[in-house]
Amino acid sequence: MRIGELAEQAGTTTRTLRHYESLGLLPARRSGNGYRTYDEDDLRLLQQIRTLQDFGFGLEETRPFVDCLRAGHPAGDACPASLEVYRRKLAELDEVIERLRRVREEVGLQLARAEMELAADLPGGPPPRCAFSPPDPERAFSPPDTEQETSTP
Amino acid sequence: MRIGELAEQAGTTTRTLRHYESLGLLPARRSGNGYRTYDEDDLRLLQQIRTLQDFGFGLEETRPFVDCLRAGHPAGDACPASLEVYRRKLAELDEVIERLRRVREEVGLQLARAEMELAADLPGGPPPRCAFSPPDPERAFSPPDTEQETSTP
DNA sequence: GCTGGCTTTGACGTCGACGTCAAGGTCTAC
DNA sequence: GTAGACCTTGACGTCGACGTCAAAGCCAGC
Repeated sequence: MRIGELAEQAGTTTRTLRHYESLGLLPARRSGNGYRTYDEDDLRLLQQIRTLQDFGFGLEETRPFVDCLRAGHPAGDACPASLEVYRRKLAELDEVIERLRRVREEVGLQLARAEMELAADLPGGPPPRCAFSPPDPERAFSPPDTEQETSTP
Repeated sequence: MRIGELAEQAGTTTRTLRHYESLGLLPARRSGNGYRTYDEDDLRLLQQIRTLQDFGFGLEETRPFVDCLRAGHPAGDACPASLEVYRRKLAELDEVIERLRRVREEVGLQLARAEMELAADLPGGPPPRCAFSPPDPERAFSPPDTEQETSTP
């Protein structure tokens, strides 16, 4: 099977396959005319890579899985090195998710507060009495001026 | 206040401030010698940008907030455009978090399965009888060969 | 006047996973 | 024998938010 067919079968592009090969991730045999040649094993390697990519794994993180398959194991995660990647990724995911959860909460709070302050300012007075300190005029921004400083005159 | 001092006050770098200026996000006045000059308002603008950055906002997404402050409002989110950005970011966060949650679950399942299969293979037979189809020898990978294809002979 | 610390602009580098274009070789079908 | 569909390598572009380096200007203190 040539590069175009493999790309199509895996739902990717030839450029991607050449990129993988340049990283040594998916080396190809060559037929007489110099064309890259792949077989079903390569398709499985590629599918392993793509699956992990969909999970957000970096290409380097897929390497242990690919090596594992190439070593003759029936699955890419049948090797300890792959399991380690799984575990690190899980920890990473937990961290990221927790961070995003906190950000989401904070942004939600900010939105709610800003919406209420806006609603209180627009109609001509705060209709639903809330425990907000109204915008302090002292802290208001001065509009941009054209003042030309001449350093220390 | 010059660029170095502002950077220090905001806990960032001069390069960052010049970058913001190149985007028109934080323009600076100039003193007689050509040095950039900032005031307390600029510091607040910068703090607004940095806060949103910490939340994962892109620089372009901070622009409505900065414009809002520069328009004289007491807060960067006192304008409808800023609220829109909040809302879009919230929706985006929800999507991302949900996607990551699903990935986390899937990776966790894969890890558990792979760990059990590995444990079942190593000690010399599956000790705790589980409902797994054992690795199929037929689907095992053939080790890399050095076969030289000569295309279609 | 000179050293050292600030500043200026300009421009290229980084990271990741490719996209895109160019110039050319190979093969099949008509 | 030639169009068209495939393939090759090489190299630059993309996106974002800066980092890093170079060459030079400005200023305070000694």
